[in-house]
Formats: sequence, C-alpha cells, structure tokens
Amino acid sequence: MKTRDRIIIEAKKQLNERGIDQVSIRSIADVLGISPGNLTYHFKNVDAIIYELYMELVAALSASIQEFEPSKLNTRWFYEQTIKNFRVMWDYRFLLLDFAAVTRKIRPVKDHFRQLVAMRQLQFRMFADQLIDNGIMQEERIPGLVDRFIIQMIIYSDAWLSDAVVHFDHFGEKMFEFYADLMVSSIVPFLTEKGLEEYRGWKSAKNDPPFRGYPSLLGKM
Amino acid sequence: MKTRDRIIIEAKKQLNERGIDQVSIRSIADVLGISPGNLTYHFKNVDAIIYELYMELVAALSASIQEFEPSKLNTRWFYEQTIKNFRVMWDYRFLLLDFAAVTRKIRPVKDHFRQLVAMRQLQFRMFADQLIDNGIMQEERIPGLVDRFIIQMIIYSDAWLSDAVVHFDHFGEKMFEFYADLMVSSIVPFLTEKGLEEYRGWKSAKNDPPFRGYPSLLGKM
DNA sequence: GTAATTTTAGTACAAATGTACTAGATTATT
DNA sequence: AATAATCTAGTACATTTGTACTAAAATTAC
Repeated sequence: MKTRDRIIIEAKKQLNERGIDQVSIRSIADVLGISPGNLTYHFKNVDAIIYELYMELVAALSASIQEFEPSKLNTRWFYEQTIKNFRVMWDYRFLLLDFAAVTRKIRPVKDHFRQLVAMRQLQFRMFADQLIDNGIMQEERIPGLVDRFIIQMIIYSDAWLSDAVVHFDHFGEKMFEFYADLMVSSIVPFLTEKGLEEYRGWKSAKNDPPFRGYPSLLGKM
Repeated sequence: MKTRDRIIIEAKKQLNERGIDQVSIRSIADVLGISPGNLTYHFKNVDAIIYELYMELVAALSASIQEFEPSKLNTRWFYEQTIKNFRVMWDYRFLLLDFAAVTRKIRPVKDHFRQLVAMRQLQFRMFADQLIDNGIMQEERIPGLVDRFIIQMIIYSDAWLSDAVVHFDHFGEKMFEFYADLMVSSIVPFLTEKGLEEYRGWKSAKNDPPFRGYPSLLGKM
C-alpha cells in the first residue's frame, strides 16, 4: 500500500484511540516504521492529516445521503439509514468527539461544517415534507415546530457519540441500536395513525426488549 | 484575593477562550504575575485545576435543580430554568466542549458524570410525572417513549454548546434563548390541550418572531 | 519575639513536538 | 541509459511542557 494511505489509516486509528492531542507525526511514523521526515513529506503536520480525514468523513456521509429514495420512506428505513450513518461517524469519531478542538486548530473546518449543517437541514426538511405527503407524519400543528424538530435531530445526530463513549463500556452493535432507536423514537410523537401503525408493526417484528435506559446504569438506580 | 482563587478564575478564563490543550501552568502564572513554582504549590498541574472546575460546575447545576417547585411547573418555568442552567454551562463551557478530552485526562470525571446523568434522569422523570399529573403532559401512549424522550433531552442539554460555538458568531442573550426555545419545543408534541394552551399563551406574550433556524444561515439558503 | 507554617520565586531538567534541512534511494520519463 | 521527479532516512534546533527542587519571604502560632 502507498505510504500516504498507510499514514492516513494509522493516524485515524491513533486519533480515535488516544484523541487529537495525543497523536504526533512521530507517534505515527514510529508505528509505521518510517522516518518523521518521510511523514512530513506527505503531510506537513497532524493538522493536515485531520483535515483530510474530515473531508473523508464528509464524503462518506454525503454518499450515504445520496441513496435517498422517497418511495422507501418509513420509520424502518429511517432506522436503518441512521445506523448506517452512525457507523460511519463512529469510524471517524475523534472528529466529532474533539470537534471543538478540531475547529480551533483547523479554521476552515468550522466554516465548512456550517454549510454542511445547512445542507443537512434542507435534506431533513425534504425528508419531513415527504413523510407528511405520504401521510406518515402529521401536518405541522404549531408553526415552526417541524423546523425546530429538525435542528434537534441534527444536534442529536452529532451528540450521540459523546454520550456513547461515556455511557457504554462496549462499543458494539448494541450501542448503535440504542442511539438509532432514540433517534427514530423522536419522530414518533409526530406520526399519524398510519405512521404509528407502521412503526408498531416494525417494532413488534424487531421484538426488542422493553426500553430500560442506559445499560451502564441498569440495576444501579 | 487569595492566590488560589485568582488561579481558578484565570484558568477558567483561559480554558474557555483557548481550550484545554492551550493552557499550561506557565500561561496562567504569566498573566497573574506569579511564578510557576508558586502555582504548582496550589495545584499540582492543570488537570487538578480542571477537576476542581468540574466540581464547581456540578455544584452550580445541582444548586439550580434544588429550586424545583412542582406547583410552578409549566412550559414557561421550564424555559426560564433552562436558560438559567445554560448560563451556568456557558460559564464552564470548556468542560462540555472538550468533554472527551477531559474524561481522557481525568478518569474520575467519567465515572462521576455517569452518576450525574443517572440523577438527572430521575429528576427529569419526576418532572415528567408531575407534568402528567398536572394534566399538562399526555399520558404515555407508546411504552418507553417518555424515558427515551428524557434521554434525548439530557443529551441535548449537553450538546447545544458544541452546536452554539459553531453556529453563533455572538455569544449573547439570543443564543441562550435560541437553544432554550429548542429545548422547550421538544416537549410540545407531548402536551395535552391544557398544556398547549398555556404554551401558546406564554409564547404569544413573549411575542417572538417566527422561527427561522440558525441566525448564521439566514439569507444564505 | 521566636519558631513553625505557609506561601512564593526562581531555576534546572528531561521529554516531546513542529519544523527545517541535507543527502541518499527509488521510481518514472524520455 | 541518462535524467528528472518522487520518496525516504536521519538529524538538528528552538519551543513548550510537567515536574522537582532549593531558598527566600510572608504569615501564623505559641
């Protein structure tokens, strides 16, 4: 494999494991068995690597959004799509966990991220309108409530990660399911009878145990 | 003022402004005009200062929760309480913005925070039950939905800060109102007719302009 | 007033980091 | 085959950081 690619892979691994402040060109070079000088040839510094990884994340998420098909739109699809996105985010989790530090160090990320959120807002709005058209989601009863709901979803979809690393001891399938379930459930109060029916059907097919909150807190309250 | 207190104040200021990775015992000592040796006499290192500030934050938030009075319980009270809490969080924002880094550096914080969330969960649950008793919030129609809603609120109440520093250019009153409004609006789909009436009354008295999303994105979409 | 204590200044040191530079090795181009 | 472009190793330097230590100054206790 190209040295450049090996650097990116190892950097991502270390950034996710140790956090942004514990990774240096040397720590990466050491593991790869290359010289620091070689690494600086490919990337001026760690910030340059982080910026590249940020762009990778954005591309991966965009790709996932492209698959949007209005016909398939229901709570089940939403759940599966959410899990898919959460997996991608987990793969680049350091970016979201240390997001404040990232934007401090790499200015362009902040501006880019703003635009990204604007895009996501539009997409979620389209998504909601489609759901309303399909008779799955209720018409907006209080002005502005759906737009607010959308922003809440956007905030949540970045925030679950911080929550997860605190409350989960094992970062496996159950974790993704837990937070995707939360994400989907936030839409339930907005569903029509038809939407609720589909939701209930899907849920009973999944046959989840009753919701009990964080696994880490079970039996401790 | 005692040197120890001056250190805490200056450290908090620098931590909020520059972030956790850009503050050292020297950067604090320099501004205060004391020697690094003197500072290490009071605090072994920056981590010790951060830990103390974390405890301060927890104490401040707990104090705010103590004021809970079931009789006053309505959406307006919820809004004002939220703003009050958000102000406290803003005062210690580096803790929440760099939370992942904080828990990495200072292990006890992670465990303590888990317990804190457990407490908050119980309090929110009490809060919700009270609202249901008062006929302001609907009975739970789908099993587990209220518990899920509570966890969403908890996640949101830590996450708004990360969102705010990206999307707001001026960190003033409007920012607190924006995110408190979002917080309160998340409860609206759960309100009874009686609850909605109170909400509408309070809202029309406030006379807010229509919701338009992030101020930073206005006119750019 | 003297002794004990707390507080402060100043310095020194090892470890780590980003950056810059040179020179050699490898690969691609013609 | 010769030349150019790309890649790699190695090293050196200035900064910064946490930590440790000594000695002086200020405060408190007796």
